[in-house]
Amino acid sequence: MQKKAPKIDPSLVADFPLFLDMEKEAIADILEKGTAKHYKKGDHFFDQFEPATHFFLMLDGYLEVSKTTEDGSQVIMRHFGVGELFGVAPAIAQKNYPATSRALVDCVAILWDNKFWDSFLVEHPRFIQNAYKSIGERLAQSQERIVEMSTEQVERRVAHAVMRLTHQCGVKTEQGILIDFPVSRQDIAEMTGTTLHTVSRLFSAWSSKGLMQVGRQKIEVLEAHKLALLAQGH
Amino acid sequence: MQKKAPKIDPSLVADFPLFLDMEKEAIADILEKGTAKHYKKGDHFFDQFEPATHFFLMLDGYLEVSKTTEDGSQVIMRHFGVGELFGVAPAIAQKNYPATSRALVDCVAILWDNKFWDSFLVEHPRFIQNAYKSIGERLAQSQERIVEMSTEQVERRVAHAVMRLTHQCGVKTEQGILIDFPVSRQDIAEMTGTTLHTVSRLFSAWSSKGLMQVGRQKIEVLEAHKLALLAQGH
DNA sequence: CTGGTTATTTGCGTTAGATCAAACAAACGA
DNA sequence: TCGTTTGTTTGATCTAACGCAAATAACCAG
Repeated sequence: MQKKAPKIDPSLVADFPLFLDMEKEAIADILEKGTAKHYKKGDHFFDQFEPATHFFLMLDGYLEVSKTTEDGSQVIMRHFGVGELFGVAPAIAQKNYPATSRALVDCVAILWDNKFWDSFLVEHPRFIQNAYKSIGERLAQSQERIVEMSTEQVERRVAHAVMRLTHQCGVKTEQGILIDFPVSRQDIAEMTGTTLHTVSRLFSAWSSKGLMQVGRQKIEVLEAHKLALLAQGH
Repeated sequence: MQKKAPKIDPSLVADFPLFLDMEKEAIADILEKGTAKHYKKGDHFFDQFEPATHFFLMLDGYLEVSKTTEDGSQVIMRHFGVGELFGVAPAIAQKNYPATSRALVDCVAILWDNKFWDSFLVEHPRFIQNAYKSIGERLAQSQERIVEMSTEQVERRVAHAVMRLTHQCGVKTEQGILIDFPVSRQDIAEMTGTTLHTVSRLFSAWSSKGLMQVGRQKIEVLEAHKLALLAQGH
């Protein structure tokens, strides 16, 4: 399922916001204490309710974090890409992982035993500070999403979700911006609290307006600014 | 609008989870660096978008934190009561307050200049650790609410909201549990992403079933158990 | 006490979006 | 290559909940 990857060169990660304003030696020390691993597409980094033992940094690839309810419906909480810290249970004193995280493509991640959180707090406070900054942004984004779910109707929510995907996980092509991993209509539905049918209808409408180009598990945004207008409710 | 309150006795706050496992002297030191203030019902502790200058601890009373959208709709994010830290922008490296907080009754709160966050980090790491634990719980609750908004229909969401209020802000009476501050149907609507009309209809139905007793800006839950079943979808 | 303001209730028509159903299309494995 | 699986589209209902409207009820200020 996973195999050890070679030692990570600090210079490869030094420009991550997570390592902002840190010395190369400090970065090297942090990296040495973690373990780099490969994950195949579909592998789980961790599962909901499982005791939290490690925290992770994505070096290559994309993952989704999702929660499953008692009655079996899934909600995709967010996506993570290169340079992002995830599974940070110790940062917020959580004993168990609150969600499941799954590799969307083949990935490389570095993981640390939880105990290093507290030791980094002392030895590399700047690292912890940078980490909390990104955790804070996530909290703010969660609250934004609550507002969105409470006040906006489906079309705007879906437009927002697609826009977020293009920003976080998009790659430029000749024609527009392509989401860098397979996304189904069902996935979009689970990100926005609607059904795959409604998403499909919206995508059909949008692509016939030339706003985007869709395929099987493929989304390519052609006119991002028009999508942004939709997301703002026009 | 606000006036200084007398010095706070450490023993009054020593049993707050925030001060768990801390020495009396340490608590006294922290308290000394803050300023206690009275807030009248309706006063704002801080406003959305305003530069964040202080963080707060509620000593007496209740407040609500809400966000307003561009098109003017309000969403109540959460309520805080005695012993809870709020407005913790520096903890998560936020320059501005992401929401507005308003006193629901006359309150007493202690506030600290942001700069003390970093100094407490060094001088009283246990305090900061306790604080992050509660921030982590809030993040988890936010995510739970996203799941709720994505998958549950209105009746369950409203039942959940009322239950949360009884747990966080309820006082026992002879007949049941009373929410300890004025709550309108509109408020419940803003907590659940629905309209005051729908809330009113639900409350009518529930109180005619003897589940609760409602009045003008008053909610008293009589059969919490049955409400919990509704919240779980029965 | 009285008039005005604010909160609540309830009925009724409308609709966004879910649900149900069926056909279609792309990928995949044997 | 063909059959199966998985994802997508689109049409046809159906309904939860909204929006509107109007009546009532509680509170407040002068």
